[in-house]
Amino acid sequence: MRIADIIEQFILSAMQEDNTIEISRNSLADYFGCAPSQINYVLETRFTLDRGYKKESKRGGGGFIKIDRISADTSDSTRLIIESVGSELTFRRMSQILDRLKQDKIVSKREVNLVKAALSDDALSLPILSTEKLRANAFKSVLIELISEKEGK
Amino acid sequence: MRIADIIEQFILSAMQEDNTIEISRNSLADYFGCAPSQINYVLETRFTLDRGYKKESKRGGGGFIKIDRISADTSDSTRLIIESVGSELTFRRMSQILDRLKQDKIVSKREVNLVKAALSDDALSLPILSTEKLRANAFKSVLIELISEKEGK
DNA sequence: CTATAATTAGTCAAAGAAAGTCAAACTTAA
DNA sequence: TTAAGTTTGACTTTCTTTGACTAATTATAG
Repeated sequence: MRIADIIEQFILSAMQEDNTIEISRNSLADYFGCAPSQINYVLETRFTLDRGYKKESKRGGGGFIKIDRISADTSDSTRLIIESVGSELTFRRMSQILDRLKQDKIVSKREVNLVKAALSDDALSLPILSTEKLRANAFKSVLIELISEKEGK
Repeated sequence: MRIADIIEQFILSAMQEDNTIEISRNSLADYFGCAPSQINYVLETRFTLDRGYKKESKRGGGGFIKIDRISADTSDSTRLIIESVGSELTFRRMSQILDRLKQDKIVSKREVNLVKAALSDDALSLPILSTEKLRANAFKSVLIELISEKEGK
């Protein structure tokens, strides 16, 4: 049996209760007698966005890795939409999905506008060389939207 | 638990009343049994302009460190933030800015979480070849966040 | 008054404590 | 017999803690 699968199972059962877990990468690697980077491998291949996991981490003293997930038994429309998005998404199609979520009162008008601002063609314009540049661009788009909202367009 | 975080919490709760506090660096370091420069570290990393804090200090007998919280509540201050963002932005810094906007009631907690989800490192993970792929990834992150919100995380 | 001592806070670099990256080596399944 | 998936370890980056040294301000002795 692969160590990667064993670690995956361990994490899964540990977060079964409340869909969240905070681990220490080194301790976990130590516990399973593997390289610390093995933990990263498990996280990258098993606990992905596509599978409904959110990750967060911090280095240095008191560092950690935190994993959150949407509960496995959630079977509402939003979950279906994730699957339907696939690997590519035009702004037009995203807008349609957002508008529907708005109609269903799952998000507010303001929230729709913020997400549209963050993920517009302009905000995500490529080619961009780094994640930080991309984020700076997209975030400014969000801030401008906030000003617009406030000033009533 | 990090001593830096403990000191941060201490200061935060002490200045909760009227958004200001005056401390003695040495007394505080003494109280927490740490190096005085640890106080500077907390100030430099936690009480930054991005987070809405202004600092002032004086050395010598009767010296002090004064911290003031300044609120961002006009469109103008949002414009200033846009300028300060520059051409690159880490997730950590964006989170600080968003947390501040939240404190000043410019955005809701939900809106903060949606934008963080849309522009997280995972969401914008490069190398990605097209805007559509990028958007698909980022939007899934938003949808997962929506489900989490619904589940009352 | 002035020089010196005492009393603060500031700076910076080194050491320590985590997690992240990446490519080479190894395994396994098709 | 490859191609994809897995494992490992050397190296990097980030965050925290500490302490020696510096700078500014006030208090005091002469």
